[in-house]
Amino acid sequence: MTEQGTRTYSPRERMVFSAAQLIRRDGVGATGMRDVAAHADAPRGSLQHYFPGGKDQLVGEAVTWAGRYAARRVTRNLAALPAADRRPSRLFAALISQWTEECLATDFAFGCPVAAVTVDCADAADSARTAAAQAFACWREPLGAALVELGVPEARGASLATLLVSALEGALLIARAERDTHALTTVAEELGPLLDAAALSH
Amino acid sequence: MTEQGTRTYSPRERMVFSAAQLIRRDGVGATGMRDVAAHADAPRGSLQHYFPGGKDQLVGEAVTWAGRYAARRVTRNLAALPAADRRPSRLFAALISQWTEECLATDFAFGCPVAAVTVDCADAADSARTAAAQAFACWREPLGAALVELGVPEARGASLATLLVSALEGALLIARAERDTHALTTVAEELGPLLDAAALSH
DNA sequence: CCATTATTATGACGACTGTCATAAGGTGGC
DNA sequence: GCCACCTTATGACAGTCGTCATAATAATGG
Repeated sequence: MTEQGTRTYSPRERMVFSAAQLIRRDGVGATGMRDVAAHADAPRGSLQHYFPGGKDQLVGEAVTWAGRYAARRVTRNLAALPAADRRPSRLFAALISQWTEECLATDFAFGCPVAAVTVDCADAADSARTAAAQAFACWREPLGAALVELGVPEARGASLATLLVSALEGALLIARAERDTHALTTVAEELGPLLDAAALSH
Repeated sequence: MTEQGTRTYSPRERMVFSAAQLIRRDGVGATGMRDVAAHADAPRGSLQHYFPGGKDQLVGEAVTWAGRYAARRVTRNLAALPAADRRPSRLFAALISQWTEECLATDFAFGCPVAAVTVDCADAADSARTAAAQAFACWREPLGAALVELGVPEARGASLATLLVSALEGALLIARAERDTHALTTVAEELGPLLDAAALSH
């Protein structure tokens, strides 16, 4: 979630990006509009110009962006899967390991922005929460499709995708609290056989 | 998390209890000290008296209380398991269904306080986060023991407990965002066979 | 060159927040 | 009575928040 292409981003894009970064680190409530502008090197006056809907709109766009980012991550990891490892367990392990590395690299400072918005729903009565729901859906859908492509029967693709997102999200939470990645690796190891068994019974 | 015994609780206990309630509904940042006192029908002046450590201390005690509550819930569900259903899948299903009912009863307003504290770590540099870590441990430990008692080999008890807490926590997150309990039921259904299979290979 | 629009700058507003200082009740022991 | 102690009451402090009003500047198209 740190790498971005070489092209320059507009201040508006940078603010959405920065909002997602700050939200997943500090939570929604603790992330101020002024902080977002400063982190994005964007003028403070642009906030009310690009986001007339206020903080709700900014948070909503940030979480939507995060959902699309997570979806891209799934398809990218699927495409990068070695031909010898085209099993669902390998895909999940790759996803988990990517989050694990991120945890270690940032000293467990970063969580998932979608989770942060879901938990910190004090503001934005509905708009932010529905955006979080769509982000989860946007994340789960390509994951289910990837599982099916790896041999999981179509009927179980969506269910297993829900399970994987749940386990990943929960393990990320535990890992952050304990400052230890063992929950992430444990989840990957325990769920791997289940996934491959589901794929074998084509 | 709503039922409490008949005995009267001291203002201090009520404030810890109320803090946990408000935190899991609104998040840490959005829960004000004044709100806690009002919700607990406790005098505002008692806050600085009982919690000289300030908000950090109150949040820490609230999440510790929540962890112990979750642990109690595990042992209680294990004890209440019908003799015919002494399988790990049944225990997990019972836990999931309890959270599901809570979601529906509160219109998805309540999440898990431990998750809220973990995500909203802006305040309380370490004390709150370590309290959250201990709460997770306090929750996972009796769950692992219960799995072992239901036939899971001792070596896998802890791992499976970590998986179950992760999946439950993540599914709770998704359910809250989507205002739909399908993630919870899906997780229970998908994980049930895995658990019973692990128990059969005594 | 002008007019129109898009963007940025700046300061202020009211409403919160956690925390503290200070002092007042309340209760039981002597 | 009086003292000590636990508890509560109350107001104020400095800070931050999201939002808005207003104006200056930059860019754009005629």
